[in-house]
Amino acid sequence: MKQVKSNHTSSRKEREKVARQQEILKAARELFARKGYHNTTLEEIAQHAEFGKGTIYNYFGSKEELLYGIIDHLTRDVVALAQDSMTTRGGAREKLTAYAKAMIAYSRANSDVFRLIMRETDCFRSEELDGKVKQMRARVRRVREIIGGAIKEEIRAKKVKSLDALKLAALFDSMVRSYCLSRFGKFHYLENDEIDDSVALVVSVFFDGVVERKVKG
Amino acid sequence: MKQVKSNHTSSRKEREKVARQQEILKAARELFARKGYHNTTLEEIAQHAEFGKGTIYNYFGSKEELLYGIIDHLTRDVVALAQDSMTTRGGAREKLTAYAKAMIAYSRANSDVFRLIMRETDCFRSEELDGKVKQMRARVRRVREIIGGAIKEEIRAKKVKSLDALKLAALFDSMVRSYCLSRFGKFHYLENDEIDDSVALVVSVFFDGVVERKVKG
Amino acid sequence: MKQVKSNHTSSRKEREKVARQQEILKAARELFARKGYHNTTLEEIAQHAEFGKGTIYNYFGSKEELLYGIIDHLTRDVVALAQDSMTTRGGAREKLTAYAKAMIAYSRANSDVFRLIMRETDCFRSEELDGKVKQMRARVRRVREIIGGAIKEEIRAKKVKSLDALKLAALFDSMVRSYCLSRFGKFHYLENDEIDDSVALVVSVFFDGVVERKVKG
Amino acid sequence: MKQVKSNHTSSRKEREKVARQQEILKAARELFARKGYHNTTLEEIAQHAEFGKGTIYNYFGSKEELLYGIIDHLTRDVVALAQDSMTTRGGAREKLTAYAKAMIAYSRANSDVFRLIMRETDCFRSEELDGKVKQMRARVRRVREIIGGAIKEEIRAKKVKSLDALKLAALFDSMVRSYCLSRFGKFHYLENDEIDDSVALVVSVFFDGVVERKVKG
DNA sequence: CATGAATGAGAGTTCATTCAT
DNA sequence: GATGAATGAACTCTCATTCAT
Repeated sequence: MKQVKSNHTSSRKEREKVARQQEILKAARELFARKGYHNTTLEEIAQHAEFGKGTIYNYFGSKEELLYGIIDHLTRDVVALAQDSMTTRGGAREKLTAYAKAMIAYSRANSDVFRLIMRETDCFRSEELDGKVKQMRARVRRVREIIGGAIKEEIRAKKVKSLDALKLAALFDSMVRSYCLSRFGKFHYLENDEIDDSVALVVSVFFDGVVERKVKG
Repeated sequence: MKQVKSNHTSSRKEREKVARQQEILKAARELFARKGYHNTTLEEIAQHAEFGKGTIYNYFGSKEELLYGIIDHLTRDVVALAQDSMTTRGGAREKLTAYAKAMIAYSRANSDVFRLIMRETDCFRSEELDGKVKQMRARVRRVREIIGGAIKEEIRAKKVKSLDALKLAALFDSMVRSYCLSRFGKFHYLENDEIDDSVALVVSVFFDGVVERKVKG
Repeated sequence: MKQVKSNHTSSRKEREKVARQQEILKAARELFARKGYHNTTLEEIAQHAEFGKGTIYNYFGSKEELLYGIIDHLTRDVVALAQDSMTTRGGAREKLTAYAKAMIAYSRANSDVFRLIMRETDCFRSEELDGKVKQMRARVRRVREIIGGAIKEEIRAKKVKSLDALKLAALFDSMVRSYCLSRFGKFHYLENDEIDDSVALVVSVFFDGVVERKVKG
Repeated sequence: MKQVKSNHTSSRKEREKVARQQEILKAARELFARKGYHNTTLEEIAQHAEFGKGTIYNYFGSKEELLYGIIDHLTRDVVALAQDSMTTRGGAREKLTAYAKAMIAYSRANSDVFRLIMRETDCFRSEELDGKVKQMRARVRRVREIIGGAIKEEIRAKKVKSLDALKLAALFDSMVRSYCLSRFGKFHYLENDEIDDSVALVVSVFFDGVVERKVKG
C-alpha cells in the first residue's frame, strides 16, 4: 500500500532531496570557510561531499548559489535567534544579554561560516543573484529592528535616553559582532564563563558607559 | 645651471617611479573596491591605469602584491591617524572623539578601499605574503593599543571604570568601524554635521551608556 | 550475459583512457618533432589531437609531462629492442647487426620522436622532473650494458680484442645512432636494401676496421 | 691628425664594435649553455654582458641571431680545425688522430657551447634564419668532406678498403662526437693521457676493427 | 650610441559548467 | 537521478622587442 501523504509533510523523495542539499551545503561551507570561496573548486566540494560533480548541479544551479545557500541559512538563523532572545523575561538589558550570548554561542558553533560571511558577502556579482544580496542585507536590518524594538520600549518607559533606537541597536550589534569575530584566531578558545564575562562587559558598556561614577557620600 | 639636489630628496626618476606606482595602486583600488579582487582582471587594471599590462609587472610582482600594497597603505594611514588623534588636548573623551571623526572622515575619503579591506583580508594565500597579513593584523592591534593607552590613563586617574583597557578600545573601535562601513551604500551620503552627531552618539554611548539617569533632587 | 573480465585485463574505461593518452601523445610527438617543444603550443596539440585544451590536462599534468611521456615511451622501446637483439643466434657480429637493423627500422618508423629526443633532452628544468632525466640517461646506459654484454662474451672467447667492452659498445651505438639521425632530412628515404648495406658497413667497420688487408699469397 | 686607415685594417670604431659583439656573444653562450636557449631571457644576457638590453639590439637583430652567431662561430672553428688536422704529416691514421684530438680538446674548452649546439640546432624557425641553418649543415658536411678527402687518398693507395669515403668519414666523425659529448657530465673530467687513450681507441677501432687477429705462427 | 621603461601578443594552466552515459 | 570526462573562455604572468630620452 502506498504511503498516504498529507499535503503539509514532504515525501521521502523530497526529504531525501533536502537532506542531500544539506550535505552538500555542509561540505561547501567547510571548504569555503577554510580556503575561501574563490580558492575552493567544485571538484573539491564534490569530493568532500562524496558526490559526483554533476550531482551538485542537480541541487544547486551554480557555485554562487551554494554560497548564497550558506548565507541564507545563516542569516535566517540569526534572525530567529534575535527574535528568540527578545522573548526573554525582563527589560532590554536582559533581552540584549540573551541576544549577545546567543550570538556568541552561535558564532562559536559556526565559526567557519561566520568568517566566510564576513568576507564573501560582496562577491555576489551576477544580476541574477543581486536580489539575494539585498535579501541578506534586509535580514541584517531586520535583526537591528528586532533589537531596536526592545530598546524603543525602554525609551518609551524613560529608562533609556531618547535616542535613535535603530542606531543604538546597530552600535550594540557591532560590538557583539566584533566579539564574535575576535575569537576566530585558531587558538583563541573562550571558556563559558569567559563568554559570560565578555557579554557582561559589552552590555555594561552599552547601558552604563565606561565612566566611573562618584559614589554619593 | 643644473638643479642642485640635496641628497635627502629623491631623483626625478625615483619620484616618477613612485608616482606611477601610486597611479597603478589607485586604479587597482578603484576596481577591486567596485568589483572585488577576484572579479577584477589585470587587463582591466592596466586599462584603467592607462598602462600596458606588462608595465604593471614592472612595479608589482603579482596581482596579490597590488592588493597588499593597497592594504599596507591604508593600515599605515590608520595607525598614523590613531596616533595623531591621541595628541588631542583633553581627556580620553576628546581623544576618542578625534579618532572617531578622523576615521569617519578618512573612510569617507577612501570608502572604496575600506570596503575592499573588509572583505579581501583573508584572500592572501601564498606563503610569501602570509607575513604581510600578520603585519596587517599587527597594525589593527596597534591601533587598539594606541586607543587603549588613552583609556588606561583615565583608568589610572579613576575617571574610567577599572576594566581591561584593550577590550574597551576594541569595543569602541568596533562601533566606529561599524559606522564607517554603514555608510557604504551608494546613496547614503552624510553631511558634516551628521558625522558630528554620529560621533557624538558613539562617544556618548561608550562613556555614558544609554541608560537615562534620574536627575537628582 | 555480462562479459566476464579476467582480473588481468583492464576495463573498457581504463582501456579508453590509455587509448586517449596515446592519441594525445601521438599528436604532441608529431608537433614537437616538427616544430620543437618550445615552438609548439598546447592549443596546437589540442587541436591536432582533436580534443579541448582542458582535456589534455585531464591526462597529463603539464606540457613538460607530455614531453616526458614521449621520451619515456621511446627509451623503453629502445631498451626492449636492444634486449631482443641480444637473443639473436650467433656471435656479437650477428647480435649487433640485429640491434643496428632494429634501431634503424625503429628510428625510421619514429623519425619524428627521434629528432625530438636528440634535442629536447636537456629541456627538463623543474626539480620535479629532474629524476625523469636521470631515468632516461640510465636507460641509455642500460642499452650500452646490453650491447657491451655481447661484446664481453667474445672478449672472453678471445674473439675480440681485450678492450673496455662498455666503451666499444658506446662507439658502436654512436655510429648506429649517427645513421639513424642522418636520415632525417625530409627527402632522404632509404630502401630496405640500402638499410642492409648501411648496417653491413657499420658492422664491418666496427669489427674489421677500414684497413685493407693484404691477401696472403 | 687623423689616423690613416689602410683599407684592409679596421678603424678603432669597427674594432670596438667587433669586440662588443664578442662580449655579448660570450655572455649569451654561457647562459644559453647553462640554462638553455628558451630559458634564458635577454634581460639576463644584458646583465651578464653588462650592457643595456637595448644595446644588444644594436649589435644583433634578435635573440635568435645571437644563437646563430654562436653556432656560426663554432662551426667555423670546427671546419678550420678539420682543415688544420689534414695538414698533419703522415697518412689518414695520423690525420684522423689529429682531428680527433683537436676536436676533443676544442670541445673540452667549449663544452658549454657544444652542449648548446647539440640541442638548439633545430630551434631556428623564422624564414629569415632558415638559410643560416642550411649554412650550418653545409659546414657539418664540409667537415666530412675534409676528413673524407684523407680517407679517399688512402683508398686510392689501396691502403683502405674501397668503400664510400664520405660515409666512412661520417662514421668516424660520429664516434669522435660521441666522445666529445660523453664528457659533459659535470664531474667527468678527462686527464690528457686519458684523452690520448680515447683517441687511440677510436682510431684503432676505425682502422683495425675490434676483431682479434690470430698471430701467424 | 646606450639605455631600460613600456608594451601586448601569446604562453601555460585552471575550473565552472555541460551532457552523454 | 548520478556521474565525471570534455570543454574553452578566461585567467595570470612572461618576455622579445621598441623607442623616447
